[in-house]
Amino acid sequence: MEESYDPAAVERAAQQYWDEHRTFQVREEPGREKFYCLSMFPYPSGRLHMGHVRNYTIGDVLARFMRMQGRNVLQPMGWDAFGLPAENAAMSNGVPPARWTRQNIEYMRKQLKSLGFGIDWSRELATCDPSYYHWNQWLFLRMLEKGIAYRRTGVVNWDPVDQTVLANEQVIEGRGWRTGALIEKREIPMYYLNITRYAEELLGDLQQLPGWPERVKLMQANWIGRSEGCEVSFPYAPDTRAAIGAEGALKVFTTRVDTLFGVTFMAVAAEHPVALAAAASRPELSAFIEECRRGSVMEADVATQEKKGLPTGLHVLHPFTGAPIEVWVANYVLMGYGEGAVMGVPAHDERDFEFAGRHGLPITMVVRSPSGAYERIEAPWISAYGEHGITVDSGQFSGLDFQSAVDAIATALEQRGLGRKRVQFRLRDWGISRQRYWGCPIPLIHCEHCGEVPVPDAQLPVRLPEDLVPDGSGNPLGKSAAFTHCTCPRCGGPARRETDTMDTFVDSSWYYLRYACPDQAASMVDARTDYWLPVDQYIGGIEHAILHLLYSRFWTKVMRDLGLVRCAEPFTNLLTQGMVLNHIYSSVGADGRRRYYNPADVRARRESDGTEIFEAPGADGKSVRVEYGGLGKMSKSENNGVDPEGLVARYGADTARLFTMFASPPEQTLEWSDEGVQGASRFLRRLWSAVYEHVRHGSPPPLELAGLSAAQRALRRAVHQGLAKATDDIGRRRNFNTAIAACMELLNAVGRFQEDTPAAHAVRQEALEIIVLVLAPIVPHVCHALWHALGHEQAIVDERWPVVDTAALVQDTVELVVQVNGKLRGRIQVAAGADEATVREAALGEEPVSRFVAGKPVRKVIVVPGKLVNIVV
RNA sequence: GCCGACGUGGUGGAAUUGGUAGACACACUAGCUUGAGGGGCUAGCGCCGCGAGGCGUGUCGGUUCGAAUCCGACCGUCGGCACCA
Repeated sequence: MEESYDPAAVERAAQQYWDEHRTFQVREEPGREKFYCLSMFPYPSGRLHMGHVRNYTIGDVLARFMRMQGRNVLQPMGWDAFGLPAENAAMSNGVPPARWTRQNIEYMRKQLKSLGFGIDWSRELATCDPSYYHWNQWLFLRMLEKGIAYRRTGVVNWDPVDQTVLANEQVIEGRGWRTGALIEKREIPMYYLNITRYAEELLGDLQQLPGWPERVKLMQANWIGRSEGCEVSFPYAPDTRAAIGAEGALKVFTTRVDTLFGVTFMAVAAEHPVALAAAASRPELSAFIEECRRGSVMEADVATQEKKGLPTGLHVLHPFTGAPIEVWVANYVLMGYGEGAVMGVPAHDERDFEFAGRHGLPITMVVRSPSGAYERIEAPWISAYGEHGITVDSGQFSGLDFQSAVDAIATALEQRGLGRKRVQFRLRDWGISRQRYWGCPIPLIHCEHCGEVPVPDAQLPVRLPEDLVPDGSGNPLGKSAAFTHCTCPRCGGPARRETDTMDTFVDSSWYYLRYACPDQAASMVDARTDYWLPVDQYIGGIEHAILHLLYSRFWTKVMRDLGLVRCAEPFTNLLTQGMVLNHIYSSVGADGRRRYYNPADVRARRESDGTEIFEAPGADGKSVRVEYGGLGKMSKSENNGVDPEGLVARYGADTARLFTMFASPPEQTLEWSDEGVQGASRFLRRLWSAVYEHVRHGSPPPLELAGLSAAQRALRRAVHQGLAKATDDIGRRRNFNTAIAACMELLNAVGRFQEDTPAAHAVRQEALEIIVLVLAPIVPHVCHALWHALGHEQAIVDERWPVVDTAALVQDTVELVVQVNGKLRGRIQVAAGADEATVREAALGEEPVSRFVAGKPVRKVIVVPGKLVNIVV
């Protein structure tokens, strides 16, 4: 064994061993319990970032831990390889997205390997490979057959200069990011997946996921947004019938049909047919609709924008009183939600209240507060106005509580054919069409005679040409005759291929299934998924808590219904790791633009008056005063990233892994700290020299438990207590930081243990072995070396997790804390099994305690066995 | 705006079921090591107080013998909001 720790040499040797022995290649072993450990696959952006390191280290620790528990562990890796960044890179440097992506994959795979993750690389896949996206297309066609996939129009951001569709992130303050042009909403035909058909099941099955964080399940439940309410039709008044040119009714959905008699106006979305009909004769309305059309499609913008509206001059009739109600166009009503129209009840809905106040609309109170919180409705709004109560001034429905009113009104509406009870979901169908090049082609052909024709299975996959370079002006696929020109599979005539590609969420909705059988050329998945699925542990960022996870759950259920997989839920346990943060430093240059400085380049200095200032080398090499902007997610835009590669080069992979696991528990944010990294490195060096010092004295005799000294017994107790804690921390709690802290305490205890007899040597050997075994999943390379140094032939990766010796935990006496009136006043030592009377007497006799109790009657004594005594006086 | 989380020393964090607040580390201070480079070791380290002791987990209130933990209100920070992945 070398005297000093050389991470580079140690890591090279360990990685070489795992490679040569194909340590992490696994196959199905029907008799053996499996553990499928999956981390969210990365987008191949070019280089690994610390978020990846954190994510994959968590996965690797669990995978290696479960392997030591004897499980058949699958830990695969792949690439979420389609997406917008490849197109952006192509636009700025002219390299085709395919080449850029594949180069990035090569580089990042090397980086992943350098970190020593125990991955079965024989299963690697990339979603841009035709052998993968073939099955996106195949399943899309099955969905089309079952009516799960369908076509309708959808709203997109349209850049009129580039003649192209933009992603939300490409729209900055209403303008295109490249052109600066005002973005319009435009309706275009798109393909949708009918996820709402599964809404009830997606919601209900959340209860079958005890291994998911509550907050994620809650977010999903809110996203699905099941609400029970009532559909109500307001028949068109004659003016509306005339404007539209037909009979009909304005349909709304409401959860508060008990307030139906408080309706004083109706509000419809700008795109609603009634709005469009009214606009024909009203220029100011048509201008307003145009303004709404230019507005953002994002919910956050819609919810925060000023609530504006304009009357249409048209009316609908109240379903019971027949009174005319004016229809308004409002920018807070969205065509995509519900019916694109709402009934306005300003007395009992805050948003309607605000709208009515602004436009001078009447407010009619129709619910009385059961607690008497209000007598009439007046500004400002108080939340009691929106609470359930007893109906008033509601004709035959007056005097009813909420539920009775809803039931009675719904029944009456149904009798008149003007409404019914209905469940409404907030969840909308999943639009998967993207007007982009670097994605999976949608396998359809448009024929003048036959219309929309699916590509026959035998012609799949529809291959994406890989030599195109997007220039920002629309989808290059549309300009590629070689791609678009085809023959109609039905009539054989000339036809045009669909140029839209699929949302990349499609790619990531089933990759975890394909890992079970990546070499299967004849089908999407095969029986091997029955062995490996569901994923036992899924690990990824909290930012995917809703969309990716919901889409994957949906996709799995569709595949189950098609008989392709057996499981209904793909991920049994979910761990959502927090973001990696670092400090942000910036300065505003002479040109008025803000520049960001990497924290590694910033130096802190104290002015003579004690204020702290920060400086960094500027572009010209001269020192620039920079301001501190707090902590933020590591990002390119704020230049506060830490490059994992440099970290590994400087300290080794084990230090990088140890720091990311030690700095905070996995679900919380992780704050970067160079000093913390050095601390991690120092600990590994101390561990190394502790083992070095120990083995220098030769191999110890076998451990004899009889006749150990008190200090030896104390060390063994500490070791087995620490082992029990670390096992629970990793295996159940998934708190790696406290497991590492336990190991640090043990190493400190070993350092304090000074005995030098053969028996002491044996006890120390046991202690060091347990520390090394416990740390092996976290810092596998150094433990690989230390395990051999401790005299073992077998590689530590193939060892079993150590077992707690419960006999070592037994104590003769225990320390109890003594409180007087809940305040800590002393400590006592009592025999482990002492009865309450003994404990009580010992507590009252203890010096500082007796002083606080003296002269006062003892009212109560609470004894918590093994913990504390509280004397109440 | 809506939904979700978080808030504890100078710093990251620990306290797992309501029972010793601050484990473990970082930083800092002092000392040792004649190995002064990002080396090693020892000790100290919540705040106030000479001390006895008092105070202390974002703020205010409540429940309890006992609250960082439970309840209510408020303040602040962060994440998601459907075409970033």
